[in-house]
Amino acid sequence: MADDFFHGYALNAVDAKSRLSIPAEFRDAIMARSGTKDVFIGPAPGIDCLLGYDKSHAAKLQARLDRLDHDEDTAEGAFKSTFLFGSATPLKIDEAGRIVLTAGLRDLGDITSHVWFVAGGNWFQMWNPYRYLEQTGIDARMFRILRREMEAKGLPVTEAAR
Amino acid sequence: MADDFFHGYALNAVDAKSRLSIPAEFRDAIMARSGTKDVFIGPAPGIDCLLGYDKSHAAKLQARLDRLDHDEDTAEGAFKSTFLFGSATPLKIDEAGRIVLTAGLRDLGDITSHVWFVAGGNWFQMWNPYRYLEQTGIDARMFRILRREMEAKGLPVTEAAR
DNA sequence: TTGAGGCCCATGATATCCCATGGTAGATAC
DNA sequence: GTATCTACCATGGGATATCATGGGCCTCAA
Repeated sequence: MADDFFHGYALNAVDAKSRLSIPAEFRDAIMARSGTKDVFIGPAPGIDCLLGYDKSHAAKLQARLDRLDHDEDTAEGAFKSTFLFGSATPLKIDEAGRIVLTAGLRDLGDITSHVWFVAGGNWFQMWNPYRYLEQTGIDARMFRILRREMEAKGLPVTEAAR
Repeated sequence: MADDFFHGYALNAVDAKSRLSIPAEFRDAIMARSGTKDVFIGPAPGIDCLLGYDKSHAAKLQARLDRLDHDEDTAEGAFKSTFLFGSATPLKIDEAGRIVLTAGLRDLGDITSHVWFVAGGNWFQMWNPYRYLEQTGIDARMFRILRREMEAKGLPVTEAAR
């Protein structure tokens, strides 16, 4: 902890109001990295999950878009912008450490009752745990860890990938 | 929130008096970016929707047009300028967070009963939702989000692009 | 007088805030 | 080493504020 990177994992529940606890370690990292309690959640290009990051990483994405700004009056450039800004959402972490997922984010990430958080250094992924178990190319140890977490929370593990 | 960009999306209704709520998050962004409650709405060059922006972005458009000034004595350049500025309209957001669309803007954007707002960072688009569904070059995930919004508001979705 | 636009208020739905609770891990004492 | 304490964390529920939207009235112009 306290080294300004996202580390670790967690399996947290989404309640009836779409509220979701951000893992405490991730919250600490967000504060340390950005000085804010804001978290950005958006699509993960080419991967079937959501991507979470703090303001400092968002600024990098935005800078990349500003370089495309001269294209903004082409339809293609505009749609790129609307996808990034339209589907990514800045959310504020409340006093209890939770965010409220929008319906659009739940749809984007195929989020149902639980979210599987996996750290990636400068960002973290948010998965529907069952989608994660369907992925190939993931270290078998991560599968075992997730399956243990799922069992601990009473989530049926439908005998997925070994 | 609170990062001075337009983020997210919304599907809002136009009432019998042509009144339209600007999404609360967009209003906040307009205030944060420009310090005013004015919103500029005009044509989106090359795209079949309206473009909304605040005063600070209007200044950028003006500067970009100034750079094209040497074209002003060609018919093409002059028409482009008059189109961009002649048909763009500054509107004031009222206490309830609404604007009143002019007949010209409704015509320009083919706006009927609902407006689909999509953020693009420094600006946002305003679509007739059915026109949006007809566009190509939009990420399929945005289609899904809009279609869910339309269903939630009881708008018939005429089995458009998957 | 009639119609359009501006202003104010009403309302239902939704999101936001605040406090409560049980569980867990780490610390402390024995 | 084991039992107890304590602090924090994830989660739930109820109260409250905000939002999108509809409707009425007043004014001004034709």
